[in-house]
Amino acid sequence: MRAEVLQVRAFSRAVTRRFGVLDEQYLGRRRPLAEARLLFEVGMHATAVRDLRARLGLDSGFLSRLLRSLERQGLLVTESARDDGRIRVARLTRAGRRELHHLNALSDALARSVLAPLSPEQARRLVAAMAEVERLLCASSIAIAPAQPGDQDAANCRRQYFQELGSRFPEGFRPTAAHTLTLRRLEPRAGRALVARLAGDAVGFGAVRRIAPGMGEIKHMWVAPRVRGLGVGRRLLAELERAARGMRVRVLRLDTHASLTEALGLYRSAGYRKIPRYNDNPYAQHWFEKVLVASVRPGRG
Amino acid sequence: MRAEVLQVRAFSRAVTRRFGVLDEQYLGRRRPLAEARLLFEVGMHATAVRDLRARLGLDSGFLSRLLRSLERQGLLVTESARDDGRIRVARLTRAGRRELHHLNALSDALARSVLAPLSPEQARRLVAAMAEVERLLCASSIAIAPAQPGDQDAANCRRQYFQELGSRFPEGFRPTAAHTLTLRRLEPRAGRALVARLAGDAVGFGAVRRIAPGMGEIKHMWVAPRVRGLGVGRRLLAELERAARGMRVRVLRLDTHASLTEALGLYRSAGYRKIPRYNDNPYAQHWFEKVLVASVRPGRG
DNA sequence: CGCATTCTCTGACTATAGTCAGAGAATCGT
DNA sequence: ACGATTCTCTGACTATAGTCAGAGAATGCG
Repeated sequence: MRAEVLQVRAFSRAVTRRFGVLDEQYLGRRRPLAEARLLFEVGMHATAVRDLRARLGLDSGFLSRLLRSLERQGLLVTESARDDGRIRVARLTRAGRRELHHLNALSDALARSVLAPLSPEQARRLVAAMAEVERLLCASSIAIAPAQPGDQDAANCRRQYFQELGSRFPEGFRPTAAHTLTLRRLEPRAGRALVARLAGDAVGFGAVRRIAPGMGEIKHMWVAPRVRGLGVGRRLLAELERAARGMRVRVLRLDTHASLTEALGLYRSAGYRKIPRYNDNPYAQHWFEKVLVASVRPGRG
Repeated sequence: MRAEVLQVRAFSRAVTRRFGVLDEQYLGRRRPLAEARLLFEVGMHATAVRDLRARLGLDSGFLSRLLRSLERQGLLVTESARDDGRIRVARLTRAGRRELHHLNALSDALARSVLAPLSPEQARRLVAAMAEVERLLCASSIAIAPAQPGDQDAANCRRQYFQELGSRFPEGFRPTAAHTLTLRRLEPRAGRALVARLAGDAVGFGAVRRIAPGMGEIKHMWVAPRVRGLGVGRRLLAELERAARGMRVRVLRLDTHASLTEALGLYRSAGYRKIPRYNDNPYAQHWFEKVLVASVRPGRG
């Protein structure tokens, strides 16, 4: 563990030094770095100011000033959104798009300057290692937390989940009230809903509810396609089990459709055993159960 | 190439975001980041202010102010160097060392927070990929440039080279004037000396000199132990060949000792062929030659 | 309708990270 | 010995990156 921690630190130092310095040299030469980043973030299509604020994590006053500055330079314009007059939308002008292209070219040059001194074989290996680091840092940035009641993102995850069921079940899918959980129905002590977030975006969802004394049920496990294969499902499931234990649940059940092969694999490898049908869900072909035991390993996230 | 460049850019964005934000959250909470970095850089033993300036790349006025600030906080003291009264040396006080330990602990926590959400297998792979990226970024940061006449670092490289020969040759080594190049002897048009630098430190050296019309000789190729295996020797050699071509040299020769196995391997794989003894160097057992042809690939360094 | 909330903006302020010119002390080179 | 150079420091200045409070317009909700 110690050696791993030291490697992470050495990596962080090496990379932020190299790229931080280059960023300033390449991108920040002509204008403040914050303005350059904002140009990147607005990008080619109109973007709401509130989204910019969320994505860049900036103070609203500061962002507003940056927008005014770019506006004065003729690089972008802002206008009110059609459907909501409070929201302002920023859009690059022709000159702004040209400037963005220029920044992109600089950014490419920066990347090339990193690859250039290397042999083709070294460059290939560097790129592969970078992809791996990026993928795993993404996995590590995903935080799992309880869904707040009335959480729009959580509701949105459920919607995407249902849509996906509809497209994957050969027979189609139409959610029935009986098998659909609302967050409200879980409150206050009937269950728990968790949301996985990546940089503010909800990228995973899962819920557990009590269905009998000492017995719980996992519902609506879903992971956004773009973060599949990063272990988010496994982490969500582990956290739901932790929550279930906290609710004095000893046995967890769940049902699933035969076409959801990744889910079937996850449940099996997480220790769930097939049991006979225990409910009347018309879309389920498999039913699982796991007896929870006191966990040795503490929760991780 | 395009895909590789995009991967490098995506990586840079992901990593600087993740670690930049964390750095500020963890290390910069109690004091300006520049001060924290300075504490790290001074470290456990006394360090000359000029070295701090070089390593951190700071303006002398700014650094001086940072030092005064840390001095006021009782974290370090500065005093004049014994052998040179102009040079000031900074050293952490007891309180400064405590603070450094604290910063180290925070830095460790930061690293752990990256690893914590991952499965053991994912963590293992992340650390391995980080090590690879760090290694190759280090390789890519090494710049090869002509040695300025009177360059202390270049002279120092030659000294280390001789020391290493002394420790590796079974018969020992004592440089003879006849086979030792000084930079001055290469000036102005008799040859060229190149230095490889990593963040200001000289980590490699090599020279080429004209020994007959159309004929050159590679001398004093040396790569610092800490950057071996990164392809620096190969790059140095390629650049020396480029320089030789620029000097209208068509045939390059070199001699080497039987115990320098890496060098022998490098010369062979770079297209050098064994030839009979062409000089009276008492320490040489192998002589090589390469006929230079117009290079298809442009220089890369 | 009217009150609470959301969203953006402005003004006033602060902290951080420098840059630049020049002074003063020490040392180097000849 | 002495002029050039090196090294550090101070004072004065600027740019960047914010923070915070509050105003004003638009919308949501009962």
